[in-house]
Amino acid sequence: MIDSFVRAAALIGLPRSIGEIYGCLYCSPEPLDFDQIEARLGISRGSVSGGLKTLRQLGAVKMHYVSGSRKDHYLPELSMERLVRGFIKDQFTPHLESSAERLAAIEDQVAAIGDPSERQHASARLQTLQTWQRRVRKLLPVALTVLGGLPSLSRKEPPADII
Amino acid sequence: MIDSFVRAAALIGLPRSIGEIYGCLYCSPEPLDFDQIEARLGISRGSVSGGLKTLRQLGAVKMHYVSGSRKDHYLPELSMERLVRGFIKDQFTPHLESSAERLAAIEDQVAAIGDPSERQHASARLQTLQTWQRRVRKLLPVALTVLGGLPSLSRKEPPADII
DNA sequence: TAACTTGTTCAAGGATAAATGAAATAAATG
DNA sequence: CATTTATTTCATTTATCCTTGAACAAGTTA
Repeated sequence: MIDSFVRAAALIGLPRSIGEIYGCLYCSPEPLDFDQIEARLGISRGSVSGGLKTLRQLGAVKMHYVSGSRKDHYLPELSMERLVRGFIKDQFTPHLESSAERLAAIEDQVAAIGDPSERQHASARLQTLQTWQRRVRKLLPVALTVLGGLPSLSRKEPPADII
Repeated sequence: MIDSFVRAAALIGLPRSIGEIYGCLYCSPEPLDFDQIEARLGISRGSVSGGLKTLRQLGAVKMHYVSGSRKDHYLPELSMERLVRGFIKDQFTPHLESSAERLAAIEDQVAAIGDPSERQHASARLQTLQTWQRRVRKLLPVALTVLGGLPSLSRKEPPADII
């Protein structure tokens, strides 16, 4: 089962250790502390520390106070909506923003091209890129809705089993 | 501009050279051959060969016959829908399928757990995973529609201001 | 058939990212 | 405050993936 999370992590560009740690918490019936994670996975303290830091930042784990223990205990976030939202906010939006800046810079460069037909071609390609970016932006809220398991706003289709 | 494609490639887990090659073709007003790509980017023949192979497989470049030349010439695929479709088919669907197999295997293992409460917990977590997988499956056609720029089936605009 | 063109394959080298573990830091306890 | 405990930092090692370029195969020309 942990392997599933390691693969999922790899798919979205996160290191193996992060998939392992989240998977470990996901499988456990109880909150785990630092040392338990280290021991169960057999990975280094450094990896656990860094992995938990990233997972906290993503909102993929929650800290859980356990009375009688000084250690921090962790629970996995089980809401896919919150997981996806955290990932988009932390790993995706920054790319989109820097991409927008870059396209704006390119726009200026294109305007400065001397040869008219060359400029025209570059302009057309740039416009295509801008369209693509607009579509990606449009996709984010839709993806959040679908992955969050929320009812779609457009419920055109009737249930399939009506006769 | 090519840099944009290098970053986009990295974002979806493809090597730098592939982003460069596609970007090079995307920027060029004319189809380019093998040697032109190698010369303009200053990368090795091996990288160009492998990169073009992957891009062909993804459907991200099209071969274009140029009379009077023995060389293969390439044009970039400019339809985002086809680009996305190729990517999903080649890089995404395989993961989804193997994931489904893995979950099925886990289902058997969970059924074999002796302790009842432990089994119950594992079963609940497995179900959550299965729900997540179902949602990802559901997302694919939606993503294709949005990224492809096709008119949505729904009359209502989804809220564009999330995130 | 020899020489040349075009493109692919693959072993070796290189670059990059992740894991490690010891030392430093921070926090709680007696 | 000294001491024990908990966590982070960071230089180093390790692992992985990418790139390179020479050798190779297939097709073409003279």
